[in-house]
Amino acid sequence: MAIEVGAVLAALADASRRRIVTRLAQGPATTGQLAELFPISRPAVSQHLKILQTADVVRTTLVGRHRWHELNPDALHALAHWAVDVAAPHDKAPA
Amino acid sequence: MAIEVGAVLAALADASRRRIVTRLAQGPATTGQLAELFPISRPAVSQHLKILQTADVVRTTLVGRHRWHELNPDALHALAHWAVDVAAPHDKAPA
DNA sequence: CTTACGCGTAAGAATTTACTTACGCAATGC
DNA sequence: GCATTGCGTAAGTAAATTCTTACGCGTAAG
Repeated sequence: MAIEVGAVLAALADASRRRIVTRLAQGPATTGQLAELFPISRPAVSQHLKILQTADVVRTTLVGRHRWHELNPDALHALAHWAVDVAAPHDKAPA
Repeated sequence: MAIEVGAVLAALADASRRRIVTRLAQGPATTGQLAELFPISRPAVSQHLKILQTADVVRTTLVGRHRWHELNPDALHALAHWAVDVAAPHDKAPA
């Protein structure tokens, strides 16, 4: 399944999700670890992670009763590529 | 004033605004011209343009009673740069 | 087996968003 | 001058977003 740039943009439009993403850029973390870092509840983090997963920005693996979340750099590269394409008049790149 | 990546992301998170931006990637247009292209009213386009202007994604110049809108590629480059920075663990780039 | 932990989901409230129609104002044209 | 064009703003609304607390389920530990 190709990455949907629209979904990636929507996922990253929220400041809380951006904080999660920038944290995950430094390495995987569990839901609880993320929740401790920010001033929002754990369910809120869980809901944000669902959106990030749907956009394929974050990927999650279950290990025992923990869920390890890690960044998918491809989503960010796809976003960067899209932005560069739109900025240049080399006509390609729809949304 | 530096470009706020958060504002750029929020501006581009909406599909209608992305259509406006991709249209402007091919050259300037007036508010009315944009409104004719999409299935939304002219005031809606005007409101979207205001958000794009605030994010510095679009710049507008008044010529007589027309307003010519044009893309600011710097905003898209800033977005691309941010995305690449987050994707890579070269630790920099907050949001 | 029973308790504690980690986490997602459900339900609901408070905002925010993306539209609409109605209106008003400045620039052009006659 | 007066009418028309191009456009922004105001006000209202329906739907989506972002939280919260309460709850339930599976895993691990005692």
